[in-house]
Amino acid sequence: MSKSPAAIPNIILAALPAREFQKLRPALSEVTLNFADVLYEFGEPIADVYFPSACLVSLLTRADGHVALEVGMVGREGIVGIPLALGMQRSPVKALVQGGGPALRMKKTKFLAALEGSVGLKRGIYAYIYALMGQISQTAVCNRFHLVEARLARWLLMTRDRVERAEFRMTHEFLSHMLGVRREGVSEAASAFQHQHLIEYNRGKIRILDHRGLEAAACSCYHRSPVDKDAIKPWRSGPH
Amino acid sequence: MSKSPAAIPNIILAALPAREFQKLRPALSEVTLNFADVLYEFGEPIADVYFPSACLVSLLTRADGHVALEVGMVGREGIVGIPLALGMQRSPVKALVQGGGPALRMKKTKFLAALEGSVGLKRGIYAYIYALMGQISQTAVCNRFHLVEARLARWLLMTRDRVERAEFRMTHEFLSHMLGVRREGVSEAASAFQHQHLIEYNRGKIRILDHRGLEAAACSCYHRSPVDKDAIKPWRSGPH
DNA sequence: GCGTGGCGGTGCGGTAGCGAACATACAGGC
DNA sequence: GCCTGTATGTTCGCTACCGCACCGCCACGC
Repeated sequence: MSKSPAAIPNIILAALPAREFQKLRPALSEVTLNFADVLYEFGEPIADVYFPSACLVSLLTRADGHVALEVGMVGREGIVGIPLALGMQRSPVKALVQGGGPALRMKKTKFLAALEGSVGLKRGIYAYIYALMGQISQTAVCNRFHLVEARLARWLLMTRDRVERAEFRMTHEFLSHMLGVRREGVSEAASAFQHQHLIEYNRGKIRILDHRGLEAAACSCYHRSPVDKDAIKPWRSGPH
Repeated sequence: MSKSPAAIPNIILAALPAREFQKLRPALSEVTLNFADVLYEFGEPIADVYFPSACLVSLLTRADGHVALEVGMVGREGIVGIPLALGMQRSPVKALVQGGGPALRMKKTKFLAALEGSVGLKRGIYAYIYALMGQISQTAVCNRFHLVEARLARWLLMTRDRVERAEFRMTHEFLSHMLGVRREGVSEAASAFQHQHLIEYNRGKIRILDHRGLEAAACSCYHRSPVDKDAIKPWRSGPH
């Protein structure tokens, strides 16, 4: 299951100068994250950070009376364990693996040392924190204003972009918690998409059939939370 | 209008060791932020950062078809201009002054230099970024699940805590943009509160009469976005 | 004093999503 | 083959909120 060391699908790591990456390499271990793994619980200490390669981790906030609400999504464009980079020990959110796949793991102490020793890593991670704050804000807007159908389409597309597969495990029930709506609402929206041949699903498996069609059904928020790191440049280097 | 230099109502600055603060002092200028000032526009470069003393700055995200949506609120517990501390040049959000009052301003270049020269400042700001991410997430949950009345109560209380006054300028119209609802919805909720003698208002001025009563009307989110910096300790040092 | 614009009160029909209840159907263990 | 648990389909009344329209009222400028 392990990728060749030469291929570094995680964007933050791939952006490092070769020499800096070589210094980090011994501290990284290749692991496979499995569907439904909980990397951190609400308010619990963070033992390791993860650089996803081709998997998806959801960041969830607690909401009384509800199971949870997804506020962010981390794939190969990011890192899980941001609080450590901000000098904090505990995760304010629950980190749940939604799409299994390979990731690189680093122990907390080694990560803190690596941050001090690698300017490139620090820059990459801070830039990602910036992007993630934007993503969380965008998700807040989306959850407030957009219809369930549009949000579902956005979620499916964002997931696909991060796991880099068109099919993934996901029940309507679970999705309803991510989107903060009822299970029935998800079923109705998903059913509509299936009739339009945009997706197909069955007992906990969903497959995207028509990527373009889904994009048309999604709200504009989708285009504002890209995986591609270059896409955040408009905020950095110009109003395009 | 300017406070005595000895009193540093901004919590991040007040937490600095005296020697570190003295080093920063020359780079800080005392300013008064006025109601409706726009500190940063969406995606625009950041020229200065601000340490609010007793004023309130709203962080707004764009939402097509709507004026804006508030995702965060900065008072004396924080700093406006976080992207600079993350190595980014532009603000992803609009920063709007909701409550006028004193603040300390620092030029971008001096701030970047200060960050390098003051470990305490860096720690304080990163801890604040952590807290702000929590606040944004909490606001996302709140906007999704809670009724307009509860959200209005929360907003009023959070504002009061930050401007440290019971009365402030604010029209229903403006509030509706902050909360992401219609103006009429705000009017109805505010009217209900006025009948209960929790607040009183008139033509763009709102005064809180019964703080406790408002707390009872607010959702639990209020207690999860405190001004008091110590309050974020549960995430840092233990599950209480 | 008079107009004008900003602020807030109120009522209307319409609807997305809620909560609950119930039906169907497939999968996997035994 | 049967049983049980999990996943999904469907319906129903309800309500918070929307979008719209219109009103009265006060403050301020001329």
